[in-house]
Amino acid sequence: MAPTDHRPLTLRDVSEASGVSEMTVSRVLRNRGDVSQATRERVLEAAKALGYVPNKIAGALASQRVNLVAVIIPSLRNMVFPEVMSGISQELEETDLQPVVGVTDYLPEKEERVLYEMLSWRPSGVIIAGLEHSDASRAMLKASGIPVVEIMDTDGTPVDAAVGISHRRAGREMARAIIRAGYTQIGFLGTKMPLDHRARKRFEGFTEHLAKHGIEVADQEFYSGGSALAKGREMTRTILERTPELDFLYYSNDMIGAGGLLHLLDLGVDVPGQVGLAGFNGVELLDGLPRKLATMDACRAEIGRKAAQIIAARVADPASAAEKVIELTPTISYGETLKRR
Amino acid sequence: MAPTDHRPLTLRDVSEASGVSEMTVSRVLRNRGDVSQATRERVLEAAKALGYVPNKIAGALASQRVNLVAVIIPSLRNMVFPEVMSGISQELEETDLQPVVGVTDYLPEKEERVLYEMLSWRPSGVIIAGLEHSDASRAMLKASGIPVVEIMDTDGTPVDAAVGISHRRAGREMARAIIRAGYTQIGFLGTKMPLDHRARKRFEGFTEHLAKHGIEVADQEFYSGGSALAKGREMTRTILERTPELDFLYYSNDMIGAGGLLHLLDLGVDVPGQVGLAGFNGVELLDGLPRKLATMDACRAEIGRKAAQIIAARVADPASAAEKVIELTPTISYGETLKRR
DNA sequence: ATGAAAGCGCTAACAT
DNA sequence: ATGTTAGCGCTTTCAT
Repeated sequence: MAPTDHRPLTLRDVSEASGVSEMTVSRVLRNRGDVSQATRERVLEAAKALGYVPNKIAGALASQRVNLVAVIIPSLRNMVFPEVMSGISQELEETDLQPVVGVTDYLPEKEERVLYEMLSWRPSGVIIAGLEHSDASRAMLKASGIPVVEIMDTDGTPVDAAVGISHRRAGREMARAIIRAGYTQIGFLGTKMPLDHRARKRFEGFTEHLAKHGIEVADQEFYSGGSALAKGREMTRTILERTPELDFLYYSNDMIGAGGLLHLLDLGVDVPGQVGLAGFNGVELLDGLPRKLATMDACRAEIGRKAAQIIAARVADPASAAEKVIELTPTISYGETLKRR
Repeated sequence: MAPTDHRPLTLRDVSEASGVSEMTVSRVLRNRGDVSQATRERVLEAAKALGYVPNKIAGALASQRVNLVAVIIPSLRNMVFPEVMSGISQELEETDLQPVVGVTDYLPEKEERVLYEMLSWRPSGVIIAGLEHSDASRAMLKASGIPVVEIMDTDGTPVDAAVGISHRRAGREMARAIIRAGYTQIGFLGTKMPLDHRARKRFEGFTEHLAKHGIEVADQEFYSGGSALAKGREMTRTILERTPELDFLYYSNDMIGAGGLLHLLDLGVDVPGQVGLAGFNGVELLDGLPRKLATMDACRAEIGRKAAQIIAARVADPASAAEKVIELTPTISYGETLKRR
């Protein structure tokens, strides 16, 4: 086998193979402009026979258009984000836009790097999680001149547009449901993530509403790393040993809540009679648990879809002014771990 | 506010603002070649003040290098793939390469489209799940002239290189462990996915080894869609109602296995005495379950890391010939649902 | 319906 | 250490 040097094929190769100008080949390949049926066929045949794959880099530079939408999220391991992603993909499939994912690991500096990197490919739009960004990131987003949708959260001021839920309100509403159900000794269990602003806001809304009723969070417990389910068990044991009088546990996510639930059931604790539980997110997993955990849906797929719609509309018509902030309403689900009344 | 037309900034703008040639600005921004400290500072200042973000499209076209690695996977919702992804990212962080994800939804035609789309950006390498691809996809991969690593599976012939485990062997080994433990009435529960070749191969290896001992799978049950945990419960109930004499259930993934486990525990069945259980994957979730499910680790992060290493090595030195197939050895974990002996 | 020319914003290669 | 020139592979625009 001769060491065939693999120079990638160009339009010129197809042009020569089909005996048509590069320009015409280009037109055929993009379905643009009038080309006779005969020519079209010859070109397509030649392209296929050669195995030609167009060079989008050159195309993008010449046309000044890139059909990419940058999607910047903190993590892929939290099921929330894959679900947002599928809402986005689903919606963009109707257009010629394509999502490209960047992951920040909840680190502002990494967010900045990823954003810079993605903007340097001149995407047609940006969808980015959260409203909290470094000054530099915000400046880049503003200067980019492309549509930007900040997702997941509406408690704050977006650079351009935002789609999400109010996490403060979500926290408040859960507090309201808990108080209404008659619980008074309330514990909070969450992640050790100072940079998870949405969890923080939920906690703030939560304590704020409790305070209105003269109630304070009686104890708290935080974790980081490891299996969320196992950690949920562990934290629940710890907090109840320390503060046995707790009659309600509010978890910052469903996975640790599920762990707590399994632990309490193992112990034979009466849930929700003796201790009530609630999580956050509405993960699909909960359906298979021995008892359905109370939770609040974060409208993930819907957020993805709406965000993608906004980008698509603005790409199609840059003048089209949409609402700046779309606040979705999460629905509380009582499950079987939060008394109703 | 005047409708300031946002022409994106170019090197030229930075050049003018700093009073240095475009070429020197380019050198500063890429840390290439010798530039005096004074000039460097002036340029960086100007670039920052303007908010200049380089245009990688132009850069890539000129330099004929793109620092992207295409990663093509079936889904993001199966935790397996985010874990592979993090192995890849982790490894590529040491280099200047960047992963870009494409999702195929287990559809060969979509894989073909995604691959075409990604190759048209002329990435430096491709990491793609599985060894089964359409002829067209395989042709594109071969013609691309860039390093290609097929991951997850080693039962077959790769286009270029492969890193994974042998799913046939994984199936065989689980069958061996089950038989050795003395189970004889064996049921199989899996996904209704004719296109999930790895699940199919595990099943084939499994039945093949059982056959050697004169055992046949006594019953099977398949599902699609919905919460895997809930489906696992449901399928387990169904299969045991239909075939009560089963004494072992082999699940094609851990989530449905976990559902089955929860169901059996609810029923008060003696696990693993009366019925043994095993899944596949080694998901982190299992740690929080009331009883640890037997499973087999798929070496996900390791696969991602190895694949990324191969790409990085070949990008650094295209001549570097590595092993073509790297087969990792999954370790069986007996947990508490498979008798040991 | 087809082609020719110019140039998108950078960088390689070669000056100086 | 810095500048100049010539493209990279396409598409836009303007002929024909």
